Amino acid sequence: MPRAEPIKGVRGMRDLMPQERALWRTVETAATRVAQSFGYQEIVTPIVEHAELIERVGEDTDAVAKELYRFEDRGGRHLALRPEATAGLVRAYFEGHLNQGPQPARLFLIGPMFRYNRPQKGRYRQFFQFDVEAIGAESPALDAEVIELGATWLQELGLRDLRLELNSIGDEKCRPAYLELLRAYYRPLKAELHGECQRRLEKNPLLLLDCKVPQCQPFKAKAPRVTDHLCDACAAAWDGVRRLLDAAGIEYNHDPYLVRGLDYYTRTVFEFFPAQAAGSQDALGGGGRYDGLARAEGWPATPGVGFASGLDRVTELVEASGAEVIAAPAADVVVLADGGLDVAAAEVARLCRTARSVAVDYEPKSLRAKMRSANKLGARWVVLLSEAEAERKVVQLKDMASGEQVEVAWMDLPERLS
RNA sequence: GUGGCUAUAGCUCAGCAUGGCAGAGCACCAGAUUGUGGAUCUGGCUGUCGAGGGUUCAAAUCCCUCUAGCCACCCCA
Repeated sequence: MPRAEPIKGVRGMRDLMPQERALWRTVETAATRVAQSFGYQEIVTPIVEHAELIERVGEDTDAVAKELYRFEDRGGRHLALRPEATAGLVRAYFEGHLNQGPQPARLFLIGPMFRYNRPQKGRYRQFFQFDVEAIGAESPALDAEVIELGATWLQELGLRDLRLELNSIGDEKCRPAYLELLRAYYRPLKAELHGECQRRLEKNPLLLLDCKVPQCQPFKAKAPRVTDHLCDACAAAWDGVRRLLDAAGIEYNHDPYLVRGLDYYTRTVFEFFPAQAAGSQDALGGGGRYDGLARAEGWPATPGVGFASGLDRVTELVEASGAEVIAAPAADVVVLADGGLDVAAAEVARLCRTARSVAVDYEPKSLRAKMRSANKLGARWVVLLSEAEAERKVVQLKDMASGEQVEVAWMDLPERLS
């Protein structure tokens, strides 16, 4: 019978191995600490949502059409693996009655998201996001707050050379008129735009500003800017956000070409980049205001603003920045017993465990080999146990750094190790 | 979704052009060291050469298909 192929991991999905987790943990704990310091509370929402929640929200964008993990469950429900956190968070905000508590609800979430992309560097089909949302209030101070929160987190991770790009895309009052201006500007140029942009012109002209194809670039400079055509409320919010960022000492560039392709996004849009990165590919995180999202989901109109960041890229950058993350050894103490002493070894380990992390080497190998693995594990102490010693309820306790070895009674181990 | 490159021992890779015994380093195991780690030395184990098909007396090597990985494009709600 032919040997079966080993079953490999699923394409685009990766394991975060123990040695990587040390780095990830520092990134995640910093996220948690910073979010909590801004008064945000952790929330966990399901990885699976109704496909409709995502689809209605991302209506006929390429992204949803091609990159959503959709499936049917055994009950015939059309479900999807969440591709981002906000839609589910807004849903939870209503279903969990946070809309009846103090506003805004300040929430954060760290967890896996799924997009059916072709995998490549820094892009996985399962990836992780840190997501922060302030739902239920429209003060521009909250826009500045989530920006400051994100910036604080990235800086705490040692990513100091950041560039913050900022823009406003208006709202349902002022944007329609602006889009008409934009169409009017671009219509005579239609033939010179690349194919995708020709289609965008009538359907979603805002995306013309975001196009990176060389042939479309020359026309951007003279295109009308949305920030010159904001209604009074949006203009006031735009001023407010910038005033607050100035006061917080957060530098930003006004990027008039930073836009979003979905209607429910309103006003503030922002993205963080590493300072040296020229491309728009390497955003470390971004976000903005989505006052139309709750409505799109079928809930009462409710404002919200958020920040999201891909941890896969952030950890990569933190690592590249040379930050020393020292992985703790798997165990401080390793118990090495002669063959047949498993029960005694387990009991000794139990005693040591009250003071230190302990692993037992049960392998039927030579003592020399066990010493070597204890050394590789980075153990600080080794506890040696022979049959004669087990009968006397003592062990040899060896300090791996100094090489010193002393006989210790079992009962004294916790004290000796603490 | 499109294109380029790649796949050989547990890991990193050589071998492929021009078909002819399956290799190296690391890791692992053992010994030098009569139960005691790190350094050194000696020895040993490890293979469906990604999968399937084709050409050939003969395929890791040439051809086709598939799968997976990397890189770029695209996308990033």
